[in-house]
Amino acid sequence: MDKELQNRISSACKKLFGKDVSAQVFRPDEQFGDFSTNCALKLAGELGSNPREIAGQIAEELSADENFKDVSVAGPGFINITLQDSVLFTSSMTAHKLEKTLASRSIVTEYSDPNPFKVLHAGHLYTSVVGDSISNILESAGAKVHRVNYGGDVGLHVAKTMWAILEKLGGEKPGGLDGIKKDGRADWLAECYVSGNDAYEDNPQAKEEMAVLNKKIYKLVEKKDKDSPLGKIYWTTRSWSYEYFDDFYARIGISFEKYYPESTVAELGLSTVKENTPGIYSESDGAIVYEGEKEGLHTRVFVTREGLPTYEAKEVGLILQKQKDYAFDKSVVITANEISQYMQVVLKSIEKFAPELVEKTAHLTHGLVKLPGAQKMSSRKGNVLKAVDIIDLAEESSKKINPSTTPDIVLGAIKYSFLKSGLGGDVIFDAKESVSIEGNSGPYLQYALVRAKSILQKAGKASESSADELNGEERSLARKISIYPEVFATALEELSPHHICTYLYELAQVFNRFYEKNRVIGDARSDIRIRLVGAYAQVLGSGLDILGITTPEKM
RNA sequence: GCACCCGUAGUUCAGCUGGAUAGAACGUCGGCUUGCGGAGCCGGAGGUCACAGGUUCGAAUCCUGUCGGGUGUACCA
Repeated sequence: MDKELQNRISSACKKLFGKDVSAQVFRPDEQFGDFSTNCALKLAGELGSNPREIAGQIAEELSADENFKDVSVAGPGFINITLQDSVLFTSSMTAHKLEKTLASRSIVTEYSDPNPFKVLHAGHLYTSVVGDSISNILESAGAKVHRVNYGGDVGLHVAKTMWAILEKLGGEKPGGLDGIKKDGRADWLAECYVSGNDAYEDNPQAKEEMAVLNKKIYKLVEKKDKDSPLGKIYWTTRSWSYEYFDDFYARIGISFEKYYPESTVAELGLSTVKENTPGIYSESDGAIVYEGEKEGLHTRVFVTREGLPTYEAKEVGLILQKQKDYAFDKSVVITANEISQYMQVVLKSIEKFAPELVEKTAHLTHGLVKLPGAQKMSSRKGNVLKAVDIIDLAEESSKKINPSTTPDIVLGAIKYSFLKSGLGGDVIFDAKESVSIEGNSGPYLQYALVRAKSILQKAGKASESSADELNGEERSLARKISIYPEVFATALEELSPHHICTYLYELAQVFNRFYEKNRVIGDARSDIRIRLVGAYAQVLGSGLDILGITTPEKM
């Protein structure tokens, strides 16, 4: 509706003043009307005349439109437009049907990215939730979304862990793995990583052994060696990691189409970089680097002196592999902030031989998850805030309020608290606040939906009568519902679920004001009101779906 | 040092492609109350939008500088 209006206003300006003006149409405070435009202010600047006078002429031209109840000039020269109640009511009835602006487009989203052999920490939970919601947004716009997950199954961290595993097994003795029970495997690997890392830092001999081991692991992965003792240990423990990931994702209700273990893209990355050396990449000190410093970026190593691909080269391989697999129109990658400048170097280098891929790639970054008043954590020291810690904390807090708490409610609380702020900065996870049933929380919105559905069930079916006039609260509700497609469009453009959170909460507030004063069942206006409640429930349900929040039948 | 991100009520955050009196939530103070699901509604107090300049009819929003915080800065990811 906003686009139509924009054209309508532009043509009015053209007709009256013969100028093409970029009329900005926006949603003003409700007291001013349904839409506002500053086109008169823009025109006044160009024409050098009084903005209010120009606004008056445009307003008169617009007021001939039968869809408008009122068109008036306000303030320095804004034109405020109020729609007919019937128009507003009609548009609110279809607000939940989102336009498929990305129909048939192929989009790859990559997020979560945990490393096998390491523990899932709070940040993985956070990016999983955010990535899932962004994927849902794209899907709701009609795109074919491929959700993928990337992680380091080879690399120094694996060598550190493997070194410690070998210590514990007393050498390359795969039989020792049988003694580790299924539900303790993930923790056992995490412990190995920590002790391996300690040895790496404190013990020069261990460090050398790990360098050797690192190369051995690359080789055994390349050859898919599953039979040698070391190969058995590697593939067995690696599969433990992936099982652990799968279990966790299932628990939080998200899923991926594919894992890209680093080893599967390392070769492609390595060969691509080598093919372009010299040229795009260059040799320096025995390593292959990209000289980003010449372009205001950092110079980064892509292939080490040992001939192994670093994160950067693997990332090159990953982007190419995604294109091969999915022929994507757009690729969205979501990672922590610290990756941001590395990625810039990677993309800058790819720009030199495949600029179209870089153009289609969006890299979104986010901050750290922290508890209120918590100090800094480090995965290397093992004192991380784990993903399960967040779930446990939320569950514990939720049970204090409601002993019959369900996983839906706990997850709804966590997801909403992660999604309600924009991406970028650090996130403070306040368990108590997240599960609160009052205020801007997931459970509040879940309850709002359960309640609306319950009202509808009790009310029965409403006849299809239209509404010529609405009272104050009915109108406010219809107005708020009808804005949903515009909010969705913003969330899609910016890939920001938090716009939907803010909107849904405001919507629920508007509904509660309406419901406080207007009887729905058994009133003379019940047909209209039931339909409004229905439209409200559909929009609320649609929004929560996009956030990845499921709602229980009863609360 | 250089690069990138950030600084808005006591707290956690919206608002930032310039627009009308800077909004919520939590906390705090007061009011509604046998309700169609009150997990609600109404109201009060609480702000030098880090600071200083600049651009503009108009700046929390754009530009420059300063201060403060975070991250990165060659063979980890």
